Amino acid sequence: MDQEVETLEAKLQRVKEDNRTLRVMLETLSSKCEKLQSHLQEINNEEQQVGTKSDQSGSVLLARPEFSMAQKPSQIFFKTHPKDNSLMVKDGYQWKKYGQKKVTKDNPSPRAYFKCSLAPSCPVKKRVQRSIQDKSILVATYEGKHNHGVFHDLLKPSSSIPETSIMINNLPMTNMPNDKDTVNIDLALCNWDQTDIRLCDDVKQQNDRGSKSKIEGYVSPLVKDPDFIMPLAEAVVHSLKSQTYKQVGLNLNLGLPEPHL
DNA sequence: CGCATTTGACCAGCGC
DNA sequence: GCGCTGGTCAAATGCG
Repeated sequence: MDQEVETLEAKLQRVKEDNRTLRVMLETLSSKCEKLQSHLQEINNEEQQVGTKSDQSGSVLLARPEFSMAQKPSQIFFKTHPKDNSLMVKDGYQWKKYGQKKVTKDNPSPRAYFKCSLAPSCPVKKRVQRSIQDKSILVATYEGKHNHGVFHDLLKPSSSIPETSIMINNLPMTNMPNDKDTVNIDLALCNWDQTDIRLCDDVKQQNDRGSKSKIEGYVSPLVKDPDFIMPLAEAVVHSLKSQTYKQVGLNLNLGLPEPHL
């Protein structure tokens, strides 16, 4: 009996240590975000200086296109089970399917069309199609911005393992990492708006070309947006906590203090 | 019976 | 003008 208590106490101690580690990681994440932000600011300043010089030299300046976050459709990649042939992705919102194309010009896989049905007036639409390179990857293209919140009751996953996982990485589709290398974040924990996630193909393409300015256009508003950063941090913490607690054979119902964000 | 999904038809935009 | 393609509509169908 005493031995069991000691074991449990030892486990509890480890959980507490893990909790502290997570807080440190969160602080590090926050710090890195700030550094990234300041770095982007420096790049921005440099570009502005270059632009000023060009103006002074009298050459014609082509206006750098602004990235309209509200207008540009965003793409999100969902990794699904290879045997799962459905085009449904659980992204936290409720969608009504209103159409499907069997094939499209650039992709032989069927494309499904969805409207957000959480709110009747919500203008958001999404298209879902399988990736050409990897059939287990669903590419969801979102258009518009939700004019309502997300209903968390609808977000509760039926199991502890999410059926679909967002790919938080910027690797080319031909070089997808193994599952163990992929950060799988349960979107149900994230309250962010899908249109705030800009992991588009063109971002990757621009990244390949080494274009800082394009990436900056996407990243800068994100790191300034607490609505993106905070839920992301929450989701990361929850994901890490889940893994940690599984390791020690405890679940999240121990009443341990949540990391203060 | 009500709701969601499927699927063929229809329409608009675009290039030739 | 014609054909192709992407997007949407709406009737039919399936399911709980």
